[in-house]
Amino acid sequence: MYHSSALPFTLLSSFTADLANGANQTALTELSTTPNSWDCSEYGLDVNDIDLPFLAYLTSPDYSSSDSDICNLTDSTGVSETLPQFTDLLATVTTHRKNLEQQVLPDKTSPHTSVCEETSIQETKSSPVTPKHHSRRGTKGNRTNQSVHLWEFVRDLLLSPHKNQDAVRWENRKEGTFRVVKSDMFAQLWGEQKKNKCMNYEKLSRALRHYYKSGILERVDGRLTYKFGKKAHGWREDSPKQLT
DNA sequence: GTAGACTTTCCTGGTT
DNA sequence: CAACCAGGAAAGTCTA
Repeated sequence: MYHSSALPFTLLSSFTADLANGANQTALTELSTTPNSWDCSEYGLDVNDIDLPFLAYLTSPDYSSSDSDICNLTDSTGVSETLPQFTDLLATVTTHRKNLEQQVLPDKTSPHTSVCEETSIQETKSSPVTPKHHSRRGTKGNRTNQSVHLWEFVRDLLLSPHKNQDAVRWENRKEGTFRVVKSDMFAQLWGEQKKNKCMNYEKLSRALRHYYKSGILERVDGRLTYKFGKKAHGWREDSPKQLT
């Protein structure tokens, strides 16, 4: 019922801490039997809190751990500009869930096969009509698990050490500089996020470099070192919701 | 249907 | 020599 990877970071950090201390466990258990009826103030959350629908959903019988993609909605940039009402967001979640069922369920019925796996590679190699790069492109699949942007993924890794596995760490938190400590691990974590077994640091770093142009990241001296740019948000210590 | 954003993948050349 | 950096190019998916 309580699937840690499905939770938005802001809730994840606070609730996992509480759960680790044994706090709120009873309350969460009770919540699971009375979906969406709990008192948000008990957790210090506002009724318009962006995370509420997700927690309500996650604590409802409708939720299954395989729906972890649902958390991606909270990671969209600019989502906090105007917070919709709880019911509206809940409707959004419901709609998103239906979309997930339509888009993801077919994949659930058959084993996941990566285009990087040998069989696919061999097939594409042997096919004369295969378009250029077909064997290595088009791996994004459905977007349900893609809504998390790379920079947001990196940010959340930095902000949640328990998921980090020491792959990246802050170099200077105030300046927003961070360093990739274990490039292989870093790429592996991103690959797991994207369900892409072919991810490596070369590709990951290329994706990061794309952010220079958009201002999400800034160039800094030093190998394996990056810096959040003006367009990146939610990484500062003084951003209470990790969103601005 | 289309454009733009985002990401992946490959490549070449340079640097550490 | 390996690992990393920089950036062009192309292509796929998703969203508006």
